[in-house]
Amino acid sequence: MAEVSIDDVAARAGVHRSTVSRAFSRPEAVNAATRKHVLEVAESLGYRVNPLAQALRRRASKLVPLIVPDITNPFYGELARTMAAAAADRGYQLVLCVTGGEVAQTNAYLTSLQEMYAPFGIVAPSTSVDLDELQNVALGSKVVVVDRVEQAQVPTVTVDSAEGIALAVDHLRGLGHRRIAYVSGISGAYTSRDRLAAYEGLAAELDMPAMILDAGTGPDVGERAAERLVRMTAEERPTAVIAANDMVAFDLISALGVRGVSVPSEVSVMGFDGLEFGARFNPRLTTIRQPIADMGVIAIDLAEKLLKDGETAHVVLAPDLLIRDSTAEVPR
Amino acid sequence: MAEVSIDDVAARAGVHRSTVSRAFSRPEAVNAATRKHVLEVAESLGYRVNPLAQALRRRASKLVPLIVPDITNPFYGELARTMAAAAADRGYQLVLCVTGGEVAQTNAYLTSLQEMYAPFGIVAPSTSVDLDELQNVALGSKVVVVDRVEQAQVPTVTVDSAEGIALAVDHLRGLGHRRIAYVSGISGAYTSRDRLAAYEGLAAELDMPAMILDAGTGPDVGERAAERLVRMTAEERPTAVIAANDMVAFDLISALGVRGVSVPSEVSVMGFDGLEFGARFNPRLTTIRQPIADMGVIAIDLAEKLLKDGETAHVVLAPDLLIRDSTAEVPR
DNA sequence: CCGATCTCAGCAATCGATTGCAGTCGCGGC
DNA sequence: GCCGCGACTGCAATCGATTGCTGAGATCGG
Repeated sequence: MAEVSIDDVAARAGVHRSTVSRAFSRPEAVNAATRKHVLEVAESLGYRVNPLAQALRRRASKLVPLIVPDITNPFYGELARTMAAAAADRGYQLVLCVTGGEVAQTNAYLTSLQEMYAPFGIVAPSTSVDLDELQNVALGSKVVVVDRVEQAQVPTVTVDSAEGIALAVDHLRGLGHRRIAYVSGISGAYTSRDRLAAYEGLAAELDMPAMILDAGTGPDVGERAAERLVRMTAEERPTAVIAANDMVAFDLISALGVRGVSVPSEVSVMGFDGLEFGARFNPRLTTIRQPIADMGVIAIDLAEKLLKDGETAHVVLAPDLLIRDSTAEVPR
Repeated sequence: MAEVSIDDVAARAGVHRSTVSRAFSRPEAVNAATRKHVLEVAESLGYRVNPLAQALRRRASKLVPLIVPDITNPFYGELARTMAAAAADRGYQLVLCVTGGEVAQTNAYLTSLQEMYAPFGIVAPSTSVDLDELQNVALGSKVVVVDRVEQAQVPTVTVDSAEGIALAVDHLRGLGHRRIAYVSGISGAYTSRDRLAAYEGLAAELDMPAMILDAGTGPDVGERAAERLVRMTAEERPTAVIAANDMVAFDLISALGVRGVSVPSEVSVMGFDGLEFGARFNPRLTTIRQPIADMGVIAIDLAEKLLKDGETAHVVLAPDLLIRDSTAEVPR
């Protein structure tokens, strides 16, 4: 188990260590036969290049921070999983950074990882991350942002909110719903805002009343929205609710349950995210699915493109409709 | 933004770089006045020691792998969060490694991080991790295991299954339940097994029939258990079910819902884990809470103790009962 | 006043790689 | 036969720290 270094390989193969180095990192710069020999010797000794030494010299490591506000939220969990896989595919090692939504934490992580020569970072911003501020931070210019909507000087990958909301409204109207409310809130406030705008736009367009049950933030959006809903008279009460994201939908359904309102028989509820967990909720959640897996690999791609060409692209993905059991025909 | 190195500080402070180094890492070895001066200069230049260079020289970095089978599962999410915080407190940086339950992945991550001179690792084993095999892997001896029950040559931190199950059964019996079934399964198979044993033991002791609805693994335990339950006659059907963990409970409740069985009015269901998400489920889940936050800091403590004294402790924590809405008095 | 002891800071080797520069060797052209 | 050129490879500096060893002063006792 003694660690074998490049010099060991060099000695054993009868070449200089620079040749060993080149055999690994610049194959074309070394004679094919020599290279083969070196590689064999390395293999037989169980040599592997030391990532720290390499990073120190090259001033570029393989560590990539993924910055999320809350890993407990399955949305970020799924994001982390696909991201980790995509990163590993390209030889990177994901470093998880949980900020708890604090921008100071985000900055701290970013600088800390820059000190480890991280080539770039991925950030899934919480409410308060100010992108402009991001620019001033170490590594700030080499960052790709996921699930954030505003155009910025950094690459982004998001899902088309308008399309998603349209899908949701279509689905509900197809079931006969005409009074369709909306609940905003919690994580991903920027996305929430964007989705809210889409909802309002669509409502106007379809000449449908826009009912915002709650647009606050914090952990009890569901509670407040449910409370508000049960207080309404039968005529004004919506027959369906679209939640800004799946977590809010879960929250809402739970809070409605506490108040004796059952979903979907009395109210239909839709989410937005397409979390796998939705299939295990009670009732199984109808939702707009974001292609989270794609977001992972695309984010890494964007980052590499940014490094190579300095190109700052904004990718917008299309969501799709996932019909499960939390929506039903309008009761009458 | 030019990176400032130890030599810059040395030059500016008029001392040798070794003095600067000592000012940071061995305060007692340098004159107080000199040290103060050096630190001030360092501060004014914005100097921070380069973690890579330090790790390379010391052969010990601050990177700590946390190995989990599935970060999508909120249990591991919560674990990761507390672990990240505990690690950060002590100057470590958590590296998230998601294995998908494959032992080869676990080993790959462990060796990969050992190459980065990780001082130790934390593993939350999935079903198939074989601890003995762990021993043969790089870093294998410097690992602490979380949420795993068997005694081993590595430190562990777990929760007392027997006590948890006893709490659950007590609670249910207090509500009048006499036919209390159990569903095993999914993640943390070792824990599941342990909890199952506790259930069986307690059933025997209380002279209560032991009904195992399902003891399989895989993603559809809930489905199978629900199916089995609805097929039972009214006399044999349990009035309450204890699930091996919260995720199974969610799954089960959802599957029961699909089959028209409502919780808790027809059957009470309890979980085991105490996930925060349980408070947002429908109905809000009654469960046995594990002190996950404690597990995080204890795991890090154990790891440090292992490094210093070679001491291999096994910590067993006490769970507690968290009553919410998924359990009710036995219907009659 | 001298030597022993102690404290502190400098020197230089080292961790494990990368890379610009220079040198070697074979070969073809004139 | 000499020179230039191309293809390799070796040399040594470098990335940014740590640390054993050495030596310079200061302190102290006799």
